[in-house]
Amino acid sequence: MPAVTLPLVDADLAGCCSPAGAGVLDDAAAERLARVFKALGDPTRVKLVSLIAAAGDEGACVCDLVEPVRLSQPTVSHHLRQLVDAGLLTREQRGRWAYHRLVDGALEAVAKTLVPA
Amino acid sequence: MPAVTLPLVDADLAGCCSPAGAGVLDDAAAERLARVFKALGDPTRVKLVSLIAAAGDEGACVCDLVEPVRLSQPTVSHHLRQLVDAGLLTREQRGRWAYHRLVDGALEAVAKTLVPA
DNA sequence: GCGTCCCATCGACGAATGTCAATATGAGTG
DNA sequence: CACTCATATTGACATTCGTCGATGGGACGC
Repeated sequence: MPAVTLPLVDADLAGCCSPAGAGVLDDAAAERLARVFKALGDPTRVKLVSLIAAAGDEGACVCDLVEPVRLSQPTVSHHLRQLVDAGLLTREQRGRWAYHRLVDGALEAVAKTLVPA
Repeated sequence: MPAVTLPLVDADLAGCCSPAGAGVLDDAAAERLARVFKALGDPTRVKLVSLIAAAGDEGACVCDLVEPVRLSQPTVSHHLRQLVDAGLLTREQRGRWAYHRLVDGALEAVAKTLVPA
């Protein structure tokens, strides 16, 4: 597995039609959309996205995220993996730290998914 | 239970700060946001939202939604309830049919949640 | 090399979720 | 009233999910 990918959001999510707003939305598109929303469908992951967004271009290492979220390190790692798999985050290994950043335009792509115009 | 409510989206989601974009986002806000995203985190529900959005102001009754989704009627009813509880849909009983419509501005509020500006 | 630090993976556990068949409710029709 | 139709609720089931402790695996410092 490539570990640093953006499989859904950039691939089809932005390019296609306006899904939730109109135009019946075929099964494959619904599946892709739901996968991204499911990644955001957990309070811990929402908070992680928020924290990482606040970190900006420098990114945030896992060690900075464990304490604010108040969960074990394996659990945080697990959630981060889901967000990376959903195409919302990138993971970059720098030294012994793993820095996570928001994928450029990922959240905007999801937002465009909801409002047609 | 009031059955026709919009508990999350209009209440705090739109009024507050820009959550996922910046500003560390406290636990309660993360919880509210995640609940809406979780409601959209299933392909069937995404498709239901799409179908109902396409129906426009007239709304769509459950009988119109069972066939395109290819699931049993109780399952569709269950999914619709989740979407109503999340504040994305309204349910209005007209005659013996239950018509569902998009809550005005609900999807837009969720979108604004993702893109700060 | 050895030990330490940061992180990922594994295995397990209870809890939540999606689905259905069966049944209940409630509105319209005869 | 009985009967039908559209929908909601219940109870059950397998699957998925969130969480943890334990372990593994590189990267750095001694």
